[in-house]
Amino acid sequence: MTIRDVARDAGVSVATVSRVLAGSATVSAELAGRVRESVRRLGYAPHTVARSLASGHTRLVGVLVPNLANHYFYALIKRMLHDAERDGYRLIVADSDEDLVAERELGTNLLAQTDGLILCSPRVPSNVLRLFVQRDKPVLVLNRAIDALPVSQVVVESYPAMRQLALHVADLGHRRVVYLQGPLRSWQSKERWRAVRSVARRGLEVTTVRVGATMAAGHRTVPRILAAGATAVLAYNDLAAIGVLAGLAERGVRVPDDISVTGYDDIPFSRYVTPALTTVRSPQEEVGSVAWKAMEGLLRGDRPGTRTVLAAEPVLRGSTGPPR
Amino acid sequence: MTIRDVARDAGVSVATVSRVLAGSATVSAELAGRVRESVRRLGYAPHTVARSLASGHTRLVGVLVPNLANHYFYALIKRMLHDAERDGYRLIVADSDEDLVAERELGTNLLAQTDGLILCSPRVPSNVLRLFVQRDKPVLVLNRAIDALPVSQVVVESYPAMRQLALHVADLGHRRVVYLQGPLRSWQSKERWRAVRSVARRGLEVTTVRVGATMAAGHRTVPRILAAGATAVLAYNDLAAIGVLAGLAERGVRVPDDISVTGYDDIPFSRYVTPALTTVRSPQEEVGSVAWKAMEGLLRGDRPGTRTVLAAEPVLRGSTGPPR
DNA sequence: GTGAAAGCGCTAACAG
DNA sequence: CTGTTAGCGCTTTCAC
Repeated sequence: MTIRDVARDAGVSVATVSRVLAGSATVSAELAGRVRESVRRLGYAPHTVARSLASGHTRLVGVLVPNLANHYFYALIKRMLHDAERDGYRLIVADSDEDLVAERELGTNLLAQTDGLILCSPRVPSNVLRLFVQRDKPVLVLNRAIDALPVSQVVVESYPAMRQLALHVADLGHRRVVYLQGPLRSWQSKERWRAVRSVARRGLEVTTVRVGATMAAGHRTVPRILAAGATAVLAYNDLAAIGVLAGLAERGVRVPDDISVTGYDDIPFSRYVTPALTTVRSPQEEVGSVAWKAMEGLLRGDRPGTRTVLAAEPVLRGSTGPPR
Repeated sequence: MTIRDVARDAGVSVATVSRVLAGSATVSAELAGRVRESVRRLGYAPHTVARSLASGHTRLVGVLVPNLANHYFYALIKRMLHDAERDGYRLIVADSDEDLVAERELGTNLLAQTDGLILCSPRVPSNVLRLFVQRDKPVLVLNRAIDALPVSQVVVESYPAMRQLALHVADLGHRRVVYLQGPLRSWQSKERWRAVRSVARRGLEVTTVRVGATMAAGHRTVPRILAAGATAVLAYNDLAAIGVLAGLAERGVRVPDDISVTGYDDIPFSRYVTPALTTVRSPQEEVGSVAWKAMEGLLRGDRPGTRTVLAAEPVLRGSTGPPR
């Protein structure tokens, strides 16, 4: 069942069928009707691959995330998936597992078989990003600010919100705090650390502990937090913070009475842990929707290089309070 | 940059280049070497779409999930993504949002543009599944047992584990319990309910409350749980159970002292909530790996219709205890 | 073992 | 407005 069968059935040429299917206005109402009728009756569906080869585009967009185990990306992906679907695009998701080599390979391959690429919090150096951009297909970078390259970006500004959060903790009266620092290669992670440092200069005594992006990693830091004699823990993300919460509860340390805990991201779980987690709400859905809109624009020929900045804001819940 | 450029550069025909790239043994070592050298020097990469059109397969497999917001699917997707990647396949993930019409449409479209389709816990009636199967491409169904169709399946047997869990609660001494029942269309959900019912006949007085697959939905059921005067709540999944845990904590109801709570799935959060959730460990990673293996077999021509059954098992943690 | 050539199913000039 | 036709880049017979 090809376009020729439809053409024969409707008594027109394949070009006409193609035009009707493409919604071209340059077809008489009568022929268009006949074609549509044949399409319906024969149950014809265009062959995506053939269409792609002839037209030069796949209506496929790649999405590369550094780690699919992180819940943060699901809200993002879910939103982009639906918006893309609405515009007739399909997404191919790949996960680099925080591996720079994999990120580079996957990005290259993905770009080769799609019309565009959305890089979520890419970790690769900017010269690798340049490689992607040079392929002359739409590339969109999420949550990383890049000045050296004319690549479109959607970023959530985490510095102000993280700073506010740290100031809030300082205002509550905390002096000795532990900061659980995330991946060094992540721009977001650097920004959050920069914000905490800026407050450290204003009277907060900060001990830094490196932590991975998992609850287990957060959980493992608890002994060090306790050893540091801190009255508050600021985690660079919610996952780590929730791990800490669990570890503290197991040891009978009360939150926030004995120690305050904060996270970052406001993943859905954060409001359902006990006590509910004070964190920063990062507008994941909005990032997803803005990101797809930007990608869709690029696909239609918009000039690349724009940067959209979204704001995050602290969400104060039960896991923070004044020190004893 | 096409295969012709490589052919010209290496001084061979395009057919030879194609053969070398396909790893065909019927090429002399010398020509093969020259071709590989040219490929390397020119930085040639085959055009995926053209290859697909000529060969008739895309090396793309569709994955349809009922709801990407449900954490249950994360580990599953991540695992399938990596295993598929290793075998040179790419996955196109789509989310039907629990909508039967969308599920049908997405399944049809996905199947049209891929080599095969993996349906995760499909909700559509089996006559729709038959439609998919009739397309004569590999179809794999996860977590739903279908007897009427020769379609390959990978299912986790939830009845025995859920029954054990319910018996455990009964053995602890609970008599009045609330069961939070999930989507009626989900086979897994039906199996779990069947298991609880089977124990109800043995002295458990069960009140059923319908609940959605979210923490918020679980949270909302708390007043009804309290009103029912139950000493234990069995939720059909962890998300709902965690919502309940949060709701109980807010009201100062102690778990498990005042009321016991159980979930199902053992999503990563379950061991990090306080108290840690008693649940059933469903081997999501294993499902993912077995599922991809099955799909890969089907793609290579294995006969469809096999059913792989995996076992789940109760995980007893802090959220259950004897009634007061 | 190697090459020539015929498609795969569709789009998009181009001509009428 | 409609039809003819030449590709899109690759795979795969089919001869040699």
